[in-house]
Amino acid sequence: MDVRDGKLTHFTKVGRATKNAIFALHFKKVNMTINEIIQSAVITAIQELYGETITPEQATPTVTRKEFEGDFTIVTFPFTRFAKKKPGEIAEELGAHLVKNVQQLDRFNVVQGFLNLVVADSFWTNFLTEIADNEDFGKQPNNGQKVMIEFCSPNTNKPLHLGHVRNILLGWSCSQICEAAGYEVKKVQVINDRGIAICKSMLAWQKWGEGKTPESTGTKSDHFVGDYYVLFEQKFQEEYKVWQISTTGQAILDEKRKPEQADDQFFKDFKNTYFNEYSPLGKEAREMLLNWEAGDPDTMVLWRQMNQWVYDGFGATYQALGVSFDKYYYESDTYLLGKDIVEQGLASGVFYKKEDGSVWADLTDAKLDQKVVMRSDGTSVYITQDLGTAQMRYEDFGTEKMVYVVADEQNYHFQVLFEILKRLGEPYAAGLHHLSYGMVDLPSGKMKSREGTVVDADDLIAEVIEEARTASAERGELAELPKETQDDILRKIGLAALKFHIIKVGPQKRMVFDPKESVDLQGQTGPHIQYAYVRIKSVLRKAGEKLAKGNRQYSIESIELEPQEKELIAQLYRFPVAISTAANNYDPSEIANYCYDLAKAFHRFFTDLSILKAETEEAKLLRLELCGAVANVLKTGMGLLGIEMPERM
RNA sequence: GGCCCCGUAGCUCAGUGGAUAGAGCAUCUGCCUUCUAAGCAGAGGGUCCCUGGUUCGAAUCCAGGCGGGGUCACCA
Repeated sequence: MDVRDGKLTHFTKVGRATKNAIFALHFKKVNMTINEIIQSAVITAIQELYGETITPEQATPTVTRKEFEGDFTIVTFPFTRFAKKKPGEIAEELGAHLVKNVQQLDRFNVVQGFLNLVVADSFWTNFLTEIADNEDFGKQPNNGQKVMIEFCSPNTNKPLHLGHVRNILLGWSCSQICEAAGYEVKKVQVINDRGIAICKSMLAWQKWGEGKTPESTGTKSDHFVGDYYVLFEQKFQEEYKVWQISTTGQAILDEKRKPEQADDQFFKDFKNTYFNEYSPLGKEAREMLLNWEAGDPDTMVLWRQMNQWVYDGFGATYQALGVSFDKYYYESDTYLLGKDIVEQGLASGVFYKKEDGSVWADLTDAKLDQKVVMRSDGTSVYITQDLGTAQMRYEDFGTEKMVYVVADEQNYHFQVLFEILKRLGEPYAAGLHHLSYGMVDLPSGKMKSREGTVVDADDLIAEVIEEARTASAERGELAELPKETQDDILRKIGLAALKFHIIKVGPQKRMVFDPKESVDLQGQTGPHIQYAYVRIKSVLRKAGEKLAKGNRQYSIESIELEPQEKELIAQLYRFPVAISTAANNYDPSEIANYCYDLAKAFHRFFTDLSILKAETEEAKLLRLELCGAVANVLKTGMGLLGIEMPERM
């Protein structure tokens, strides 16, 4: 029997003979979860007891709160309507019926209208033996569907920062989660490698670079390019300041300043206009863009060189973060796409043309606005390109689902994009999803590149690893290991701290990133979870391989579980559900919270009960098997978040 | 102003129709001659933004406010 799909098969194992014939009536399949077994039994029981047919939803068991005895709880208040009895009475009758008819249920108790059901220990131990040696427990088999996930998608004029890190971690863990849920995943990004921004870096390097290179200056190559972008901004600001006090500048000020506007505020607002209409540097940059669009050979050489430096630098950061992509889409290739879609849309009446030649989509009946999809001069806008790339990607991969990991400032854009694709009748339109996430703030406020308050990705990674090094040195646990092994462990710990700190927050929420907290190693953190794994590995090493694997001598039917053991097993049982939920909602924080809960349950178990010196040999074997299963799930679960587990720490 | 997102302990966050709302950090108290104390146990700390509504039952759903953020370009 294959348990990889997360549905368990205890029927066949423990024998489904006499008591539960009712299941055969309602469910043909044998691999139901305990939740489903209880659910169907409740439906049957209510039918038999009160002659009422209830929905599966009304019969859904919830996890019993820990202050009461029991594993699952049925709320009987909704049944009073037809049962004509008090909730407590219904619970008693229902409980008796369920325990009589469901073999996996051992006993029940009633508190108010809450029916608490106790699942037999043998159910849990059976489950444990089924999954103990399955390192892939929780992962589901291929479901034949494909999903494409777009994430990161940087500009090529400056290095990656904290905002990209959140995006990358979300996108990467979503990819891993979808894969675990049975999808074939294609990870892609679209790189904004063209436009005025990269021209600024190019121009600055050409004018003031003196032929320097990343190699000659010993600078990481994407930072090298970013430095010239900053240099351009500096030179431009100097030029602008001089202009502001010039005769021309003052004349413009007098002419255009609104009465309520202060002088410096006016010049701040006027900056873009100055760049486009007055600035000599701006003129040069725009000329460079025109040269690029014309395919001027010298400009192309420079452009390729600058971008290559950036890609080399990005590559190093991706590697440090442990992420990779299946395909890169470059805007220099795609920025002209979408015109054929516009033609199609015009023909089918989804779009209409205004007198000036511009093409529009009227989405007002979908509570969206009118949206231009082609300028009057026939050139594409941002959304035209997205229309084109969506189609291109579908042709490339045939993915039923496409997920865009993009910050929430673009919510409206994606609403419009998806609505248009729907109206165009694209076959993949129903599978489009914008994984929108909140911006990352610092305790000091918003990140602003112009004010130099941006947290650089490479700096951040280096910092968390250094912090792990300091903390480790105090503990001294790693001192005797080879330096290479130590470095590997410290890298895993530091990155776990950083990644978990970001992923544990639900995507939708704007988050405050405190660098001090991101390097915390205690409490609700990545290293806390790694530590549970390390403790297990240490015990298993001491127990020896023979005891750790196979060789289970204990009798499943007779063993009595301690509460800490049962809690751990029940937690393991929820893992497949956590993966499905995370995949369906595109929400990695679901997995992060699951892993933390499991690690917490393990630490409690580890503190309260002795493994190697258990009271009986049977208990020892069961606990070792439990340890192994917890280690597998922690490793798989954290792996879904892109977090590696060390063997020692 | 229209639309969208967020509002839960001092701070960072879980919880989205069920029982007395939970973790971590910070503060305080215990627990290492016993499997790694990056751990465990306990204490204090709450107007779940406000007001109304639906429901046997609301932090959760609905309406209206308040506060914060985003967005409303022939920019990307």
